[in-house]
Amino acid sequence: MKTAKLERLQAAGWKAGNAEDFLQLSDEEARLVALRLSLISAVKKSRIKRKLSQIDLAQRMKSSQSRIAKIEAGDPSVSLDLIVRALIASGATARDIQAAFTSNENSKR
Amino acid sequence: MKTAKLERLQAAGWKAGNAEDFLQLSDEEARLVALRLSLISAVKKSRIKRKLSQIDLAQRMKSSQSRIAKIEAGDPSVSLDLIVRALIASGATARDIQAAFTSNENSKR
DNA sequence: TTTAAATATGTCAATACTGACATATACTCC
DNA sequence: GGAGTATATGTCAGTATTGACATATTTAAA
Repeated sequence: MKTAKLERLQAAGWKAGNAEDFLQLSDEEARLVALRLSLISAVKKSRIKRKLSQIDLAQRMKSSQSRIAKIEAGDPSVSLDLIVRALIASGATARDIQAAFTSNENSKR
Repeated sequence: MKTAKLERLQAAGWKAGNAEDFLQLSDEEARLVALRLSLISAVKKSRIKRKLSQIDLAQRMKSSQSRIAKIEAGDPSVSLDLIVRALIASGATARDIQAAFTSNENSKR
């Protein structure tokens, strides 16, 4: 996938703006990446807020601790599906999810 | 959730079986399915609004007409990632995406 | 009805994602 | 320091999702 490269760069500390310019991401790609970042952030926030360990969350959604770590690290091997499932399983409310979908850079335009 | 919606889901192969099976979905699963439905509906709405054929949209996102048809039919082989990419590629604004959430049963809770 | 465009359905080889596991590193406490 | 707990990283075989293709069905306009 094309966003894989960007996500690796971001994991290495790149900021979205820099990477976007450098890789000349299309607006669509940039929006998708921004959305992913927003959801990832929401997952971690929701998990911590409910005092769940990564193991706790993994058990809730029948995944594994390492997967949860990869979700939160923005690992490119993680799908949007898994991120959203984690968000739901973490106890995030519909309002939380909606906020994650609509906040941040993704809401430009 | 309404019966018509259930039937559409079943027709699309979501759960081999009857409505009871579907209704036994965990709350998390149900929320994920509801979210998918909202986004799918938004994709079609956005595509039509912008007068794009499925082929047009497919070309925009470098997918295929059959994939777009499967997205809009709620085919279980379609990932959330692809749905969201279609939504973005169709020209949906962040406001449109938000609308997909604010309306619909998904926003309960 | 006939024709053409749009949409739907089925299949499949290639690729992407998965949980599980091992293991490493980080963070609290004492 | 050490012991215990949480998080991070790497790997991989099994499974899910992909675009492409063929083809069927629906829709719309003459």
